[in-house]
Amino acid sequence: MEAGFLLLPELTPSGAVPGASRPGARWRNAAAGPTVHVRRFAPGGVLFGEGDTASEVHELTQGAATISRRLPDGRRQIVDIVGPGRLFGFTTGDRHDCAAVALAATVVCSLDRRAAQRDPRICERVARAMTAEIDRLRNLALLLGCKTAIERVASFFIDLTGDDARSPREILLPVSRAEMALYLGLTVETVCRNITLLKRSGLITADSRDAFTIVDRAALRTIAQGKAPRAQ
Amino acid sequence: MEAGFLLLPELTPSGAVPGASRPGARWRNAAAGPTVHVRRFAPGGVLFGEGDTASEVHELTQGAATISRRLPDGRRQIVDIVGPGRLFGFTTGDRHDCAAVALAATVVCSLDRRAAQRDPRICERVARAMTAEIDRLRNLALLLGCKTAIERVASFFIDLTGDDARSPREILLPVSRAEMALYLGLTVETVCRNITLLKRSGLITADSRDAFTIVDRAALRTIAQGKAPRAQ
DNA sequence: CGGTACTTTGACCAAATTCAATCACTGTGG
DNA sequence: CCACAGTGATTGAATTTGGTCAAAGTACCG
Repeated sequence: MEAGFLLLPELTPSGAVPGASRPGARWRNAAAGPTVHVRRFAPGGVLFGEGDTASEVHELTQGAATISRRLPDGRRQIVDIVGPGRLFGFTTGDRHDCAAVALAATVVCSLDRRAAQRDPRICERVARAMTAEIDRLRNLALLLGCKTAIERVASFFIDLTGDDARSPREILLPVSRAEMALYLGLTVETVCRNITLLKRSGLITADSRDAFTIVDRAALRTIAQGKAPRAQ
Repeated sequence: MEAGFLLLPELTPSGAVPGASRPGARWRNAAAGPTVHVRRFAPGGVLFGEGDTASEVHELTQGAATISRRLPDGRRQIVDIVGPGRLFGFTTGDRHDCAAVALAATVVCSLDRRAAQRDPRICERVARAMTAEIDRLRNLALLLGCKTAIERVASFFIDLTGDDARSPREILLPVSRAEMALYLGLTVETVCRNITLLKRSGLITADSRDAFTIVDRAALRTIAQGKAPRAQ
């Protein structure tokens, strides 16, 4: 499958896409015709920065990236963690108000906004991606505005795996503790302490630094939803 | 001007709309044809609740409303405060994941989603409203994740008036202290204390309980953006 | 091995919450 | 017209959660 087809809605319902193309390759979209631009990024690579011109819609096809916004004095909030199959790069004006940074080796497909607007199927997919983003951001606001530290950390684990009956028990964190802290509105130390608490209470086990197993999903969810007694 | 026309993009570029129509009136949109439903709400009235079916796009034409999300144990986060001219009610599925509650006497125009999707001008306006909402939510996440109490309160005043050179100096708060707290992720007491601090340092003056005048906008902005020394 | 970066833990501190009391404004009934 | 109840706002004191600073500990990579 060609990476250039990714922005077509019917080809990426769930997002998992193997293989990739040359850096900077351009592909003709067979059905709709718009030209797609493919780029690769190393970990830490900047997909776009705050203030960059925003003329494209992006799809992340491999890897992961953080979307973050900064205060003038350097404080930063990660507002989204983007995985494969996700559309991103929405902004009001023609400039990005957020920075997107690769967490791992990452492949991004980009399509000119105007071209995207001419294809109704892409338009519809973009609209769905935007409502999903609004939903995620509202959940983040709820987490940042209401939840305690342990609830935030538990939420992170639950959100990362999904919370279906057959969600995987194994988690591989795509981010460092520092980035987790930046997303959860906490400090690295507080994140650490609360991961330790979850381990000590037997809800999760640590298989390695970044790999965990969920032992008691129900209890974890109870904490994440804020129904449990609070503790640091 | 008929309220039923409001969902047409060219008639509400900036949003201020005088006059209104009978409760429950239905109007035929002359240009596009979709049927618009107009409703009125008293202060505290529920425009929609969490879990309600979401089949319409709404425009608030008069008054104001809060959009909030709840945790199972009752904790609540206001994720948006909607004023005249604003579109709202976006959601991923066919159910609202937020509640919308009127802050004052409020008039809402609603249009069926499917009908809206058929009109490209409405589609475009909805798309712009969604990116604007994403932008606001990212700013809220930055506020909730990074800012101190005084910075949050200062941000609230700045955001409410806009921050142009000729923004009004007078503010009439559309919300109680409790709702301000719910939006800013603080308690009522902390909001009070910090309003008092701003008054005492001469950045604002209180004309009445809900009416303030901005005396030193530059200093207020400096605090709001997080460039100033911190204090409770 | 050795060094570097990330993680974890501990002790202490500070900002914000909690709990409690008082104040101010509004509307009601005498 | 005034007393009073009720609601929301404000202030104060004590407490607590999470942050800050500092010191190990651990994994990773040359």
